[in-house]
Amino acid sequence: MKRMIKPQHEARAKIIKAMAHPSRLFIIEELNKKERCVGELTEMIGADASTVSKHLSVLKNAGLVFDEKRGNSIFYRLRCPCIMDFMGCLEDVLSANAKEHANILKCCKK
Amino acid sequence: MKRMIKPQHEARAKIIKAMAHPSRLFIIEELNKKERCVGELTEMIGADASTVSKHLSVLKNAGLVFDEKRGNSIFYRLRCPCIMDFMGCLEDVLSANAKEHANILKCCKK
DNA sequence: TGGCTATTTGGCTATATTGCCAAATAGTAG
DNA sequence: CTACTATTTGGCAATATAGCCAAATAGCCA
Repeated sequence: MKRMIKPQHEARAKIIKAMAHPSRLFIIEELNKKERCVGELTEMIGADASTVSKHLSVLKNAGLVFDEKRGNSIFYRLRCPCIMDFMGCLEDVLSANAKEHANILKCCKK
Repeated sequence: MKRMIKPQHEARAKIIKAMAHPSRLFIIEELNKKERCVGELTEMIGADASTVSKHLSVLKNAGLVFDEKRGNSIFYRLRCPCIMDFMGCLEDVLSANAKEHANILKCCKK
C-alpha cells in the first residue's frame, strides 16, 4: 500500500519536533506568559546564549514564535497560544503512566 | 539562575519527542480511528516491519499507546485520545505559516 | 568613529535517531 | 515436533541534533 504518510504528516511532525526539547518547552511556556528577550531566557535556562539562540531559531523556523526588535533587544512571543492547551493532555498521559507504574508495583508486592 | 528546566519539562519533552515523527504521527491518527495490529500498520506505512515495530515501541514506551495480544496478532490502541485535539492547533500553526509566506511573496512582487 | 550590548553564525565533538537486514522469539496450526 | 505467522531484537551505517566556544554581525551611545 505504501505512501499513507502524507506531506501533512511531515509538516506536523516538523512542528512537533520543534517542541520536543525540555528547554524549548520551557521557552514556549515562558513566552505564553509574556514576551521575553534572548538574554532573559538565557539567564533563566542557564545555557550558553548561542544555545538558546539556536533553540529560538528552531521555534521560529517552525512558526511557533515570532520576534520583534525593540530598543537594544529582540523580543520573542508565542505565535499560537493554543499550543498550551496541549499541556493538559501531556499531564494526562504522564499521570496515566504513573498510575500504571504504581499498579505494576502493587502487583509485584502481592 | 539556571535550573528553570524542571523534570516536568523533561517528562513532557519525552512524550512530545515520541510523537515527533511522520510515521508515528500517522500511527497515532490511525489508532485513534481503530485498533490496528503491527502487520496492518506496516502495510499502510510501507516500511520494514522491524521499523514499524520500533516506532510502536517508542510510542508504547512514552505511554501513548498500549497493546493487547489477541489470536495471532498484537493489537495497538491509542491510550489518551486527547492527543488528537492537538492536531487542530498544529493546523493553525501551519496555516499561519502559509499565510505569512504568502504575504512575504506579495511584498516581493510589489 | 570606536566601544558596548545583544544576538546570531560557524565549527566542532558527542550523542541520539532512523531504518534496513538478519536473526531471535512467541505463539498457532497441523 | 515441525512449519508457519507475527512481532521483536541486535547490529550497523547514515543522518540529525545538542551544546559549547570563538568569531561575526547589528544596532545603540558617546
